[in-house]
Amino acid sequence: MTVKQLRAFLAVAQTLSFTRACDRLHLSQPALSLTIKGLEDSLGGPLLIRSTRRVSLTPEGEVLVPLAKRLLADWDNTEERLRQHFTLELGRVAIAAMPSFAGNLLPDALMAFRARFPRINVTVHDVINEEVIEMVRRERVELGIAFAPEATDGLAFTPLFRDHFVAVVPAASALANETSLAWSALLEEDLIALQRPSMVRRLLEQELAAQGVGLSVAFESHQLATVGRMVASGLGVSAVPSLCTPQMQALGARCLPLHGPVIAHEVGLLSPKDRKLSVAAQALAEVLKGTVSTPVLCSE
Amino acid sequence: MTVKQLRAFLAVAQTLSFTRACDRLHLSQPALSLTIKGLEDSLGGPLLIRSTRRVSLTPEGEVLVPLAKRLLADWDNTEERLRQHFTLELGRVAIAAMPSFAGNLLPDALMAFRARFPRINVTVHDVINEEVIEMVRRERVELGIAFAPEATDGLAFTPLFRDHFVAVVPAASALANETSLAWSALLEEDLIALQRPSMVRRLLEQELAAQGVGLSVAFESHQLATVGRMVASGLGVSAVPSLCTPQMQALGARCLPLHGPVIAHEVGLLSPKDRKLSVAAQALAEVLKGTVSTPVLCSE
DNA sequence: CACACTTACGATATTCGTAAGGATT
DNA sequence: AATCCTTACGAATATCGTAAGTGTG
Repeated sequence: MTVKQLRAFLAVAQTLSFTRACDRLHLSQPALSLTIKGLEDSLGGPLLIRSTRRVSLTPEGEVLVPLAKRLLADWDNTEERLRQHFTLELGRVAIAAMPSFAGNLLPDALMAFRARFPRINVTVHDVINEEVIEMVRRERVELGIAFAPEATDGLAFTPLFRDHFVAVVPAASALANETSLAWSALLEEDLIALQRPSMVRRLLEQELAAQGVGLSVAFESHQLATVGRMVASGLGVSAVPSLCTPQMQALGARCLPLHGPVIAHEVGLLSPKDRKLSVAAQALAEVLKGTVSTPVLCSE
Repeated sequence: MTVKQLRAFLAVAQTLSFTRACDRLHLSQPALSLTIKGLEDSLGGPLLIRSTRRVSLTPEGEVLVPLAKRLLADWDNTEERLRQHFTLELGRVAIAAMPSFAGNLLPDALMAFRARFPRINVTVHDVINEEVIEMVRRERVELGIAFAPEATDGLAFTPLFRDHFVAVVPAASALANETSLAWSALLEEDLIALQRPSMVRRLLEQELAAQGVGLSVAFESHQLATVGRMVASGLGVSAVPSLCTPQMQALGARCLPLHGPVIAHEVGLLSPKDRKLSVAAQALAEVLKGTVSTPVLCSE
């Protein structure tokens, strides 16, 4: 039994005429006749009664009609859905992004993506940097957005931009009036930092240690938002990746470029190296590359 | 998208190898390769990733796998079910039979039918003779069992046997000792008959009137069983089609052959003339012809 | 006799399998 | 070097459309 045969049968059953069914099927009468015969042979008995003048259904044919309808509807529906996955009319992407990115640059990118592909569902996992890498590696998500990982075994990393640490100071502070700040000046203040498991914290410590500078942290939190509020309320200062600037300023803190040692890291897209991305994920990656191309509003 | 293509895809997706899928599909590698390519072209994108050493699925391929499974399962299931309708492994027949037949000869016939075709559902409509004809004409049932109808417009009648009226007398009566009875002797007793809408009553009156004999009915009922009980309890005698003999005797009455005017009518199968019977109905008709061939246990 | 489906048949397309090619482990 | 998929090509098969045939109203 083939799709063509079933479609032919249904056309005849619905029009009760080979001739009329031919128009619908774009087929000649003899071809249709043979097609129906083939179906009947494959099923083991007659489905239609041809009385030269009128076509009618055998009881078995009557049984088949509703079954054939359902089967073909399912068939066409599935075919169409699959096709939509390739034409980006429909789909689903799961991504993971580190909180600093998910909370600052990602929303605009998703807005742009949704404008172009309104029926593609995007699931965002807002998890810490290490877990982003882990989720990509385990193929829980198709794409990850994180700092460049040290070990790239089985992972492909595409840089989006180079992120610099910026100073975060209270708006009311005297420092807020400067146009830029030296690391040495910043570190004289009470420092508020993210807690240990954080990648941002690790990068900060590593880089400063390499410069021979020790960190003395006055306050800690594991949430970026909390750090921002702490700074805003005058508790101290902080240093965060520049991509957090919008969030920090929204919380009432001021961000300033830092000079002295340049502490910067690549932020980019992670994907499994061997695995192919879905069309939808590819499109999302493209949109991310586009919207995130020059996001840094603090100078070097 | 064709059935063959989908089957091929699923085989590759499940074995993750073209070579192994070939065995299952009884197809050469190149042919399979082309088939998959055809499917991918028709859907608009790649479903499988061939890395010469290992085959894996694209995300779109992953989406298709469960859909394809369902689609093919439905497909095969439908095909098998339809085929079973032709091989009599599965099916449904609706028939209508007049009460005298439904209650006496039909059960044994259905027993024989069920023994041969255990999975064919038979729906019996136990209705009066006229309604049997009506149900066949309106195609509410595929087969009817009734007396030969006068108007056979659009109906095909196949005789099963010729039924004679037999006398029904109380077992306790003196008549019960006779081996046969004359109509004239029977009609001297109080007569119990079916009520007017009944075909049995009509046949009786018509035939006797043709012989110049008038009927004087003492008691009436519209149920054969009641007539039987009335006779059994000594209220009077009756005359019923011979096919009711088993029922009458079960109710405690005695049946005797009648001589004098022979009152007989054809009992047979009714079916729509133009309409084709289902394979199941044909089989049932055959079984009925077989089991009912010589049912008359009262002589002529 | 006209309409509607079937059968016959030659032409065209598809599909298949064998053989050769290419890439990866 | 061996394995596995793809491409190439000739052969077999299937399908199609035109033309002729058949039966019914």
